[in-house]
Order: sequence, then C-alpha cells, then structure tokens
Amino acid sequence: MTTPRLRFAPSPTGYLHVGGARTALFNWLLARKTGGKFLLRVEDTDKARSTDESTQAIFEGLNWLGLNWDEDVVFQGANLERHRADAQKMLERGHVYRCFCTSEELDKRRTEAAARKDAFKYDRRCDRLDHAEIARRVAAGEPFVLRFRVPDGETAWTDLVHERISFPNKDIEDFVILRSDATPIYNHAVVSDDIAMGITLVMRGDDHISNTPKQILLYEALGATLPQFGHLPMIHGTDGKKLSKRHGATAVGDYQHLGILPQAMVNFLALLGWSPGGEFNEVMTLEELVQAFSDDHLLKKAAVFDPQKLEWMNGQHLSRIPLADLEPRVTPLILAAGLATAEELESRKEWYHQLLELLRVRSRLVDDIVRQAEPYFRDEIAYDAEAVAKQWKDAASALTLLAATRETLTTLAEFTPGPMEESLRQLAEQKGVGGGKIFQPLRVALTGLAVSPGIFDVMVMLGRERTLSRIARAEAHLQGMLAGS
RNA sequence: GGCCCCAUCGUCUAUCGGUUAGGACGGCACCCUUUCAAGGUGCAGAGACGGGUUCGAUUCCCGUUGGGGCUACCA
Repeated sequence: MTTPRLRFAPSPTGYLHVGGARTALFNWLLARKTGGKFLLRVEDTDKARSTDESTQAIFEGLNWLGLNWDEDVVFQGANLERHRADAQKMLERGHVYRCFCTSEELDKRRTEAAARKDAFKYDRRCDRLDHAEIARRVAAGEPFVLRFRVPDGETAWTDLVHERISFPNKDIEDFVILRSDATPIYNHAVVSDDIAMGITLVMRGDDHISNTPKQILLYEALGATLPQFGHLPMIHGTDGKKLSKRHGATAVGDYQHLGILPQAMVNFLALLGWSPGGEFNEVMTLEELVQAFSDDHLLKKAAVFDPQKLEWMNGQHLSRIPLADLEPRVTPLILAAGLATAEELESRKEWYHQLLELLRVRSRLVDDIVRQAEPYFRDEIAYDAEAVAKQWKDAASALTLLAATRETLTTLAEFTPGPMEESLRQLAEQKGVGGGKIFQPLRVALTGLAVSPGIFDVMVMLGRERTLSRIARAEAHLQGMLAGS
C-alpha cells in the first residue's frame, strides 16, 4: 500500500477563487482523511500571465482557509529541463512528431473550416513528411512544435466521481506538447510533473475532463503508471454559468474582507458537491469535516453558489467557535475603526470578551460585531432617527420614564441584572405601564439604537456611571425636542 | 458545429426499486420575548418529458429536451 499523494495545481494568473478553493479543499480533506500527502504545485508555465502577486495571493488564501500543504511548493517553471527530456523521450520512441505548421497557417485553416461549418482537427500533414524533408527543414532552422500522434482506438478511465468516461481517439486531435520555443504545453507539463511528484489521485474540476484522455495517452507513451482521476463538478453563479468575476465576489479574499470566517467558508464549500450522506448536521468544524469526508458521496452535478446560505453558516460559526479563535478576527477591525487601542482592550480583557459574547450571537458577519460594538466604546453616541421616531415618539412620556428610571438606578444597591430587572419592573407597575415602555426608550438612550443585547446586559457593560450620564443626556435631548416642537 | 458531462423544492442536498419523497438555506405564519439575533413550531415548495425493464420506478436502460464544459504553440 503506497500512501496517497494528492495535489492542488493552480496557475498564478489571478487570486484564489472559490472554485479553486473548493478543489484544494477536497484534495486536502481526502489527503488528511487517508493519511496521504497534500501537495501544492504552481503552474507558472504561461510566463505572460503568471505573476508573483497571484502566487502570493494563492498562498495567502490557502493559509487563511487552513489548508496547509506537505513538502515544498513545486514551481512548474523550474522543471523545464525534465519537460523537454520527456518530450524528447517520446520523440525518440515515435509517439511524437515535429510539426512545421505555423500558428498563422493553423488559424487560417481553422477559420476556413468554421466558415464551412466543419469541425477543425489537425490533418497530420507534417506527420507525412519524409525523413529527408524533416532533416532539411530542421537544418535550415525552421521552427517546429512537437505534436503527439494520437493512436487509433478509445481512451477511457474509471473516474472517482463519474465512473466510466470514454473518448473515441478519433475525436482527439494530435495535440501540441512542446511549443516552438521548446516550452511545454499544459497537458504535457502536468503529466510530467504528476509522474515526477508521484501523484496517485488527480482530483480537479470537471472542466478538465476533456484533457484527461490526452493526459492518459501521455502517461502511456511515457510508460508511467496511471494515477486515479476524479472530476469534481463546477461551481456556478446564480445564473447557472461557471462562476466568474461578473458574479461579484469570487475570490476567497473577497469573502475574508466581507467578514466571513474561514471555518464557515470551508464548511460551506465542503457541502458543495459533497455530502456525508443520510441525516447529518450541516454545521461542522474542519476536524469534523475530515472525520466525515470520503470519496463516495461526491456529487456529479454542478452546484450554485448561494451567498445567503454562506452568511447563515457564518453566523452559526460566529456563535460557536472558541472565543480565542474569534477574538483575533475581530480585534483588528475594532482597532481599525478607532473604537479602542490595543492597550485599552488588554486592560479590560474580561469586559471585552463579555462584550464579544453578547454581540457574536446576533451577528452574521464579523463586521456586524464591530458595528454593534460602537456604543460601548464611544463617549458620545448618535441617536438613530428611526429608533427615535419609534421609541421616543411620545417624548413627554419617555422623558418622565427615563428620569424615573435614572433615579431608580441611582439608588440601586447593586448594579447587576437581578436587582435592575426587579426594580425596573416594579417601577413599570407603579407607573401602570408594561416593561417595554421603559426598556425600549432606555435602549435608545443607552445605545442610540432600536436593537441591542438585553437591556440589563447593556447596562452592565456600560457601567453605572456611563449608564446614568447617558440617560441624563437623553433627558436633555428630549427636553430639547419638547421645547422645539 | 463537434466531443464530453449533467438533470429531486428558488438554492444546497437525503434517498443506494416499495417513503405521506426527508433535511438545510431563503420565504411566510406563530411561539418565546424589553428590541434584535438565536431557538422552537407550522405552512408553501421538487423527481424535466417520452418510451422501455419490473409485481412496482425519483432510483436501472434508451431517446428527447434543457443546462454546462471543452474545442489554442492558455492553464
């Protein structure tokens, strides 16, 4: 039994998008589940489009998701010599021939074929050149590419997710494996590298299905053992088309900035194209995912990416993860918003953690926490117009009740939820009103908002002094309103 | 156009020939309640179509339709 070796092989021509992340995740999950290795290979053979920035972005994306790889990153561009040697080997064995047709000629023939509504396929004219002719043109320094001579027959494999897939070889054209500048084409570089890396399972998006027969042919020509292949369904946008930039946020980095937790992203992605089968709880940690993952129950159907469900899932994780994991995600945003300094947070750690506990349960995005945290940090609060309109509609009554509330709270022996509730409910009864008539205007006075954690928790977080001064300020504000009207 | 892949609620999915076709997101209603979130309960909502095979098909086979992918000296 050899240990499974899987890989994720992105090309560094942009950011890490969610489709790539999902492919990486499934490879990672299966590697971790089976005790195999998860390798990373950067396919940078397209020098024109590859950039260091996107290589970096891919690393960052994977790290953020927590998908760590084993062994050193392989850069495809560094393997040029082997790619050439493998191509040479196939040329010597007669699987490959030199083609002197230029791209311009080929383009012309392609457009002509299209005009006739014919399917274009390379006609193998250069394979019919005799030895003398070839020798003459090579000696003359004519540029040529190397083409693979596709044999007759059929190429088929048992796919991990699709079962049997087969292609008649007559539908596969003699494809180029080495450009005229002696650099490898995708399919050749992939096979050469996958062999060298000892990959046992190639799991990738099913947009690669039509590459697979070509790659199998290359394995065979090179005399290498075939890996297993698995083709994962695509992820589509809500319009049913392959997910792309025009669908909005498609980079995992976008979701990070939107306030999505990596735990939620991974959980959500895992459930696109896979399910544990039977009844199960959809909210899972990474560890639980590894535990539950397997290569049966992989789906064939493309899945539509639903941002709403992602948000819901994020809310679930926001409430469940250990506070120690949550804090480092929130704190930088608190600091960036200028709500507090790192020292202040450190000095009131217990209070800060309590605040996070209060806010996390009513948040879906990390930013929701930051937004709701404002009234607990700022000296001055702004009154939300809608909250005022609704809860302070009867300004005179609100004023009276707030004043009474302030007095009650001032004399409270202990500034804790129990006594607060007891005394304020008593006050409500005295005044002949329901609790809401006191709590709601009070909420606006303390937070400026119509929405907040439980009012007693709010007061505890604010402390007696600040609570009382805020009520006093609200009274003044209400008096102003009354005088003005 | 050619080749390949796919097909259960709007979306993600369960079902491995026999179910009132189940769950989740979203929607709606109600409960809880000082607001919101969370939670609880309930409602609406699906096997694309046509043929077979079978005592019986969402499930197996074929066709149709629809959708998607690929079709470069890109990856």
